[in-house]
Amino acid sequence: MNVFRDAVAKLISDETGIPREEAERHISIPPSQDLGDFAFPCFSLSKKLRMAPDRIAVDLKSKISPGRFFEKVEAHGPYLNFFMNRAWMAGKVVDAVMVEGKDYGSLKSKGTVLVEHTSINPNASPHVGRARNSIIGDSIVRLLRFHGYKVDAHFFVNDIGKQIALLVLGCRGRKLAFKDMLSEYIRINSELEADPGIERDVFALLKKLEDGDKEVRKEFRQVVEMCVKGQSGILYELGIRFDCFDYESDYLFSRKTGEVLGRLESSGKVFVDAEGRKVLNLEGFNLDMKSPVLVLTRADGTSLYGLRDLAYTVDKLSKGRNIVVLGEDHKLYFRQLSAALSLLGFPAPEAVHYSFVLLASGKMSTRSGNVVLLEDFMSQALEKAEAEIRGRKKARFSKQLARSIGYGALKYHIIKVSPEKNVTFDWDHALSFEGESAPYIQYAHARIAGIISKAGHSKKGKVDYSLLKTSVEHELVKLLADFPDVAEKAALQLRPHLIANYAQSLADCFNRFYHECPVISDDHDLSTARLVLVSAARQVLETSLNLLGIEAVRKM
RNA sequence: GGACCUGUAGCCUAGCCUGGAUAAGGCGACAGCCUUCUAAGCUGUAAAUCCGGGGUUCGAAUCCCCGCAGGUCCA
Repeated sequence: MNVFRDAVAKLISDETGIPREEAERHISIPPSQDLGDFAFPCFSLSKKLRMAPDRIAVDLKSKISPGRFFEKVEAHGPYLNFFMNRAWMAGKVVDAVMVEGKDYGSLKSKGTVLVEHTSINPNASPHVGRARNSIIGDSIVRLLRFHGYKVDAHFFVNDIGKQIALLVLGCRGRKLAFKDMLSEYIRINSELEADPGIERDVFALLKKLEDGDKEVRKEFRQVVEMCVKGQSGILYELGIRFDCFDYESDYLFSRKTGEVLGRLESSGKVFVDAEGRKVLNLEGFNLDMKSPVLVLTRADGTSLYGLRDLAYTVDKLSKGRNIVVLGEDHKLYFRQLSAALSLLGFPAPEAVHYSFVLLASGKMSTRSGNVVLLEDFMSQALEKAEAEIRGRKKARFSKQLARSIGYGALKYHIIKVSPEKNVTFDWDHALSFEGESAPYIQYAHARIAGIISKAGHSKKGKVDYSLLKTSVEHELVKLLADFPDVAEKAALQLRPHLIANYAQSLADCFNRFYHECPVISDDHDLSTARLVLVSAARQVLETSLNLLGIEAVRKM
């Protein structure tokens, strides 16, 4: 809720008698600031009042007299345009940012949220498509923490599926490290393709595992641990951390899967299909599948992913609010899971789905080796960042600075587009440090930091906001005023790309300001006013970047 | 065959939920701006059948219906 918008809505509501919410809904932003800060289009009133919208606008204008918070109202065709009192607005907004600091825009909510993201199979080095999950998930974690929630980030480790069994089989009798896993994974999969007989060995191995064979369990754990360590190490380097790694096998061995299966069976919806598998009947859930079921076990009695995930999700849900980040390929599966959960008396978690990252050469697939590895993307980004930093005068190279910039660019590239959109990965775009990129935003932040440190920390005395007269200064104020709305919406809709877009426009606005308005000057009062304004902008840029998991650097 | 998502200048995207004034950015192209707070920047120019067709509405990129194309799923 934007207080300024709200004030305008109240005014219109008082004057016309339409409900405040309705007025609020209609209020728009004029295409150019010269036309005002807010507008009320009068079309909707024209039927009720039996008057042309232009006349209504003129009429309303004559009835409304300027007040403390706006300077003038103008009728512009069918629009009633409001011009805010710039000094008053600037004071309100900038003071709020300076007083609240890092918390400016936070809802200061209470509560606990469990976010599960990434949860990739523990097999090999992740590719950039998978990284989309991690980056979106991590940003959601940050966003919710910012708003005051206690958030636990969880990673569900699929340590018991067919793919991992295949990998265990491939690793047998050899000393392999994490870096060897990708080629091993590709090798064993192509071997399987050539000799489908291997599948029998895989299932036999899984059966042994589920029956509790100690040796086999140890064997699995060794491979899984190595992979989880390798994968989480890469994500850790990127600044993506988890609070919990939850192992599928724990749910199996603690008999929780058995418990859930039992509860489902007592609902009378479980039957044994023609292949001898236990299957959950999901008719009546509108699932748009040929046979609406969720397969729970194999014919040999071993569990399938759906059953283990169900046990896991029940466990998660008992801890409170749940969010899970999933690829678009899991959309239907997630609806199946939700249906099964409702049979168990649980609400579905909130799901965030994202589409795949494609390559010009086609789809990414670990199994076929057609991938861009996250690791490679990271090292390319670091290399480029290092080269850029070394070519500059102001910045001194450090590994940390290169990380901030390189990884920032990487994350921003992925998070800035809406999750439902497919993206085609290409190196030139991905490694761009100009335009719509993290370095662009970081650069704006660094410039402000430079100004602040050059000006010294003297922000003494009262600030005369009426000195901020230029159009771009007013724009900057309005953008800062928007931040709480953006941060709220991004959290409510679980859409971090809104923050990315916002940060870009704030940086953009600041850069225009920077070229137009010198902050440090002989005019002490103007200097002070501008200094507070840019300090507020710096704070909001930093907050925005942090919400995306990107560092706000002070020199670059 | 069915379901969901996407289609906006040469290229990448925002806007779509909540309809409103000349459709907003970035890359690329072209023309400019560094003895003044960081040129990873700024200013300007050219560039768009908002996938196509219907409909609803005073008004549609935005809502509804029918197509087309791409992605995903229907063990």
